[in-house]
Parts: sequence; structure tokens; C-alpha cells
Amino acid sequence: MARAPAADLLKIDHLLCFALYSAGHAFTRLYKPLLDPLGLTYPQFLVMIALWENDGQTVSEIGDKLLLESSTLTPLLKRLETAGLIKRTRDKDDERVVRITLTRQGLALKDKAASIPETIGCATSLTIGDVKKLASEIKTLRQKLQTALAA
Amino acid sequence: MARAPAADLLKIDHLLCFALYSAGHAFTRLYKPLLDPLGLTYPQFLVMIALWENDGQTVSEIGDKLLLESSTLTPLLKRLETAGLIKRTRDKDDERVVRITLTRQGLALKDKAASIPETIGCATSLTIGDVKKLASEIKTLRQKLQTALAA
DNA sequence: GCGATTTATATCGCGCACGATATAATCGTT
DNA sequence: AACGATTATATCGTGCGCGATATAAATCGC
Repeated sequence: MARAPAADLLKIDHLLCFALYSAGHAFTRLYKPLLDPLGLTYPQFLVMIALWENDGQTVSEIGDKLLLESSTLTPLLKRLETAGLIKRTRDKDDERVVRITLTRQGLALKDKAASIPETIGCATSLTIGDVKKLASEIKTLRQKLQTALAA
Repeated sequence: MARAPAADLLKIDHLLCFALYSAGHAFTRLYKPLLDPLGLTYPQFLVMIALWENDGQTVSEIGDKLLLESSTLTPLLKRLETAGLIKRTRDKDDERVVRITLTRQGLALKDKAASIPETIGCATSLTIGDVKKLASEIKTLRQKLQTALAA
């Protein structure tokens, strides 16, 4: 149970951050053929999920949920608007705020997307329990990283 | 123990892919202040680690290790060359191949980087054992995703 | 009620990340 | 030897993702 020497920590295969980095990309690649027919990229898909969950959110609220900056979201949301999936409207009470609402098409897309998580789930060949456990562990890790960053 | 209804699978907080996506970004943000003094971005750092582990690799070998395409690596490697950390030389025996070797500066940077994983490790407030276990689970997941993609 | 500060979104520049394609070198078959 | 197929890297266009900055609206202090 000796401590690993510092040198060993600088190996790609030992780095937790690289495991996350590469698994994240692998997920994106796996989603692509499923999202292409919907005309969505993977980050756009995440934004749509956030809106299907709760329509009419502001840009910041979406950013808080997905941990993205306005510099990322504003162009992405404009592309979704151009695609006819959402509408961007300035809040009447506070003109600084932009509220994002689903169009009929945007809402309808939810049905087509409904089967995607299950398809992906099968590809992982993990049980629902395993997926939940792993997701929760990674979420906890992310929260710790966020806390560390804020400190 | 009933199966979760399909609707629940389309919630951001339940998605394993989003956990990975956001934790990956959180890691990158945490690394940034540590890598800035070295003049490296996070993906560049990964490439340097791969080279410190094994100098003189070809572009494809690095791509295989990090799961990146030449369209990503070529510009990145050119930036590392401009920064004076690596040298790109065509292989004498096979002129198609570009071999990447560390310069003296590139090699020297390893010492400055040596303490980074430990600093990050502290930020996660996980034991070495937990980190290893989680990294290995995520790596297994990534392998399953890759397998699914190839199929 | 007016200037200073804060807040919400937008813009810009840079660096990934990838698919599609291009180019050039090597290999295999004949 | 020649030619078609394969391989390694490079190039291009699109879309993130972020830090720094800009802009405009709301709020605070007085």
C-alpha cells in the first residue's frame, strides 16, 4: 500500500481527468449518429433536454444548469432559433433577460429523442443500477471540483 | 425497483453522459490556473504527458493514445513546436510519418508539471484508492462506448 | 431623481474537436 | 515496372467553450 511515486501520477492511463475527457468524447461520438437525424449537436441536445424539462428558462438559468457561459450559449441558442426549435424573447419586466421558449417543433422533437437514452444505455452494457451509481459518483466529483475552483 | 419511465431518462441530472461532460469541463477549468504558468492548454498538457512517457512517437501513435484525430493534433502540435517544446520531423524510412520529439525545453517542463496531479488530487478530496477505482470504472465505460461505436 | 455599481446578455479572439477531403508516400498485384 | 489501393498527415469548414470585454438595463446610495 505504498504511495505511488510522483512520476507515476504523470501517466495518461492513471489520470482521472483523462478518463473523463476521453469518455466524454466517446459519448459525443456515440450520440452523433442518433442526433444527426434530429439536426442537433450534442451540446444543443443538452440544451433541448433542459428546456423540455422546464420551458421558458433564461439564458443564465440554462447556463447554471449546464455549467456553460453566455459566450457559449448565445451563439448556440441563435442556431437553435434559426433551426426553428426555440424562440428568444426579451423579458418584459427586465429587458436584460432573454427568455428561451420551445416552438411547437422544438417541443415535438422530444418524442423523437425519447428513445435515445435507452439506445445509448444499451451500448454501455451496464445495468441501470451501475449507471446511476457511476453517474452519482461523477456528479459528486464534479461538485468537489467546482468547490475547489471557487476556493 | 420498477424501471424508470422513459421520460425520466431525459432529465439532465440523470444522464451519465452529462455527468462526464460537465465533470470533464470542471477538470479543465481547475487545471487552467496550474497550466497557464507552463504556457500549456489542457489538451496540450495531455500531449506532453504522452511524450514524457514515450518520446519520439508518431502523430498517429499520439492520436491512438489520446483518441484524437490528425485534424486536431496537427495544429496543436504546430503550436507546441512554435512554443519550442517539441520538434516535428519526417521519418527517414517512411516520409509519410511525422515523428514528434521533445526539445530540451519540452523535457525540462516535466519537472514543473510533476506537482500538478497531486495538487489536483488534493482538490478532489478523494483518497488515492477512490481515484483509482473511479478512473478504472470510467475507463471501462469508455472502452464499452468505443466498442459500441465500432459495431 | 441621479450618478455609480451591479447584472444579463452579447461580441470577439483563440484553441480545440471532428468529418470530409486533399496530398503525397508506400505497398500489393500483376 | 506500373498502377490501383492503402496509409499518414494536412487542410478546411463548422460548432463548441471560455476569458476578456462591451453594451444596455436595472438597482443602489445618497
